[in-house]
Amino acid sequence: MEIDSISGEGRMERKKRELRQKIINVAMKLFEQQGFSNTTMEQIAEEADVARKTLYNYFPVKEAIANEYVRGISTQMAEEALAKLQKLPDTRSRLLKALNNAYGWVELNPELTGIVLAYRFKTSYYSYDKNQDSKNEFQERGTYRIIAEIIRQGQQSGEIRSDVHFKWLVRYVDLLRGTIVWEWLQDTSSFELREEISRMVDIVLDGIRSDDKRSK
Amino acid sequence: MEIDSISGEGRMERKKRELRQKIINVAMKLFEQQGFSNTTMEQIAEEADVARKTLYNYFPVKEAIANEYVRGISTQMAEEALAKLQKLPDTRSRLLKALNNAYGWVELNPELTGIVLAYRFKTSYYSYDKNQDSKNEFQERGTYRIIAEIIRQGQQSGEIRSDVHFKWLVRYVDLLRGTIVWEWLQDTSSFELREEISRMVDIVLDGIRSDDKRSK
DNA sequence: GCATATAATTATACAATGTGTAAAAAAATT
DNA sequence: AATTTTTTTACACATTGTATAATTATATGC
Repeated sequence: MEIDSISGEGRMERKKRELRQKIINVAMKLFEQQGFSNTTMEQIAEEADVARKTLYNYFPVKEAIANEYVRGISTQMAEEALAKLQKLPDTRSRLLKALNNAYGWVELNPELTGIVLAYRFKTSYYSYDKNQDSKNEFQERGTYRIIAEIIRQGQQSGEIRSDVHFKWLVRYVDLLRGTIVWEWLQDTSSFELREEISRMVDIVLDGIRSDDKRSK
Repeated sequence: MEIDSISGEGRMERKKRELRQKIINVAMKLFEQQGFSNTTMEQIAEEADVARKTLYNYFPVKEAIANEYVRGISTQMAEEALAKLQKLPDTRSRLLKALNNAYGWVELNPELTGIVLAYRFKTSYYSYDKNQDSKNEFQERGTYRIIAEIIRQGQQSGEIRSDVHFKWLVRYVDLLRGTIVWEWLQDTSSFELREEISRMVDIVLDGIRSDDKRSK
């Protein structure tokens, strides 16, 4: 079955990948033109020239299309960012840099960000329906990947405590980041995004206890 | 309009409240008998003897019914718990006690817990559709209310840092708690719920930095 | 009490979602 | 070239959620 696993990929696999990409492109074009909620799966199928059912074979819900598109961008940005992060001196600066990095895009694409954030929470929280994504969603991609790398590095260097599995630490940071971004999207004038993120990083690093009450 | 705002409430308001409750009761009964996803809004409307549209006037989606039911229980438990918490000596013990408190119920009702958790994230994260709940959802009810009380108290006593708005602190704790519970629901054998919660409380209180690297 | 305004419920219709089934088409395997 | 496997498709279906306008129930002013 998996003959051309590395070199080529077989006509079938290639066609599937191409169609998948075509769907994403078509859908994103429609979303841009008419807005996300005004675009139906029917339209997307029509425009991509496949049966509606086929579209559903590729993406079980509309949000999944947007998600995959954003994930692509995010993964790409992550790779570029990772290299630069090595030069920074400590975990705090790396975290701040990494988290702040993505906001330019977020600010330009608030609606899409909202949709994708919502979808990710939904699938990661509501996977009584187990599609293959649900578990991998929070896996090592995009911002999650960067955070994971930073935490891992922090644990190796002894900067971050090692008595908690890094999986949890990463999840926490990613989740809190998501919450802040979302809150900000709701009302962009209510607070300064970067400021709040910075405060969050402080909390995660140092905890919420008053300094003067700290043991030692 | 609001004549009987305190004593009675007017026939109309009373009837609405009664019908609302009836719907919840009927729905919960059906959920128990046939499972959540096997129960349709049609059935619920039928059984409650109202038009489907009326049902939708009360609850825009099925999950909202389960949510309101759980919120009732949760609010009730919260009130009982709050009194006892005062006796505990510090924030850590109060947080642990409060968070651990609800798990008996969670363990007995994993499916419902999952549905409600998912719904809350969805509505709090995906409120491009603004129903009245979306903003109040995370307001002072249930576990959220307890956490808020504990944090508030901690800030007053100087135990918790006051340079961050308590709204965020509460949200963080509540969110992290939700995540852990969810993860645990996915595979109840993968870790000890109370242990992980305890670790999370430690992190929130003291941060993720290694003790030996801590300033001061 | 009666008339009138207000609000809730209803029947009806509709667009859209998401799924199941079985047949057709395409690709891979022998 | 014949086969097996996979994918796409057409079709049908139950369900969701919303919009509209008619009907009914409740509240309010007289």
